[in-house]
Amino acid sequence: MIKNNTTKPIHVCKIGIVHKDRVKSAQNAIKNERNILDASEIFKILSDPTRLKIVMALTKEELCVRDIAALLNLTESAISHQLRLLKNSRIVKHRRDGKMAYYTLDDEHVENLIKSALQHTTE
Amino acid sequence: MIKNNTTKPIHVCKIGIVHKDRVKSAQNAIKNERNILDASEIFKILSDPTRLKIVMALTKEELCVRDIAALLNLTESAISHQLRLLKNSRIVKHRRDGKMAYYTLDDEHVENLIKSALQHTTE
DNA sequence: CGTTCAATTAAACAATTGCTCAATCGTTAA
DNA sequence: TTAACGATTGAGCAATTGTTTAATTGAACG
Repeated sequence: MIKNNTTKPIHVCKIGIVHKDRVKSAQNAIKNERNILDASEIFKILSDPTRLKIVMALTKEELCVRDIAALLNLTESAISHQLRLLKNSRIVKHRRDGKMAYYTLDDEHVENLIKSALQHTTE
Repeated sequence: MIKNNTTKPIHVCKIGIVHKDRVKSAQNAIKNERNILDASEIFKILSDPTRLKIVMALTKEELCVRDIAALLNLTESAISHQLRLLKNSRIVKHRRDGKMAYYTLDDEHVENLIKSALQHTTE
């Protein structure tokens, strides 16, 4: 079999496309590489349970590093490292007051994103 | 300063909670450990660009392993590995037809999840 | 049967990740 | 100034991840 524009399998070469038209159509869905990389970056940030807990906690309260450390039973250092990542992704922002740093959410979309994910798990 | 139920800082011990009431309130947001772990698992699956592209491609077309490999310019083996993870997470399902395996989405929620993420990136 | 082809799997590897420990920074109070 | 404290940073590490290569499975067909 050679040359084909339908959904029937074609076999062009040793390692090639089987369904040419389908692949062409699918390419449209992934043509914007930049957006895909950005989206996967957000997913990666929320994929760590510690970070996800931090974000969920901050949906309820403004907290300092020590509070979060106590809440999650981790060292301040560990929390600080994660907060930096969250800050770099603009998911979290902070405010200084004397010696303390108070963290809050910086992105209202994230809450919806988490809600959507929870919906998937409890279907 | 000792003992306090307001939002004023308290300092109980060397490594302890600063804002007792806030932490207590935040605990409510993360009390369901199981759900959080499940949600982070979904995020992790979608956090890899290759997997995310596979999912997005499958929102448009039913594809075989070879098609996806050609689409993403990766080996069939690499794709097969990722498809297994996606299958384990019930994001993707497959149908056998002769020698070929055709993959489609198994979860309608995932599309919304991705849309939400893209929304964050393009704000 | 034996061959071919699509898909899967196993082993191995470099690269990345999340944490701990120790050192340091910046601010407050003595 | 000095000391104390909350927060941040860097180095190092065990564990995990995504890919490749090679071997294997399973179905179709001469």
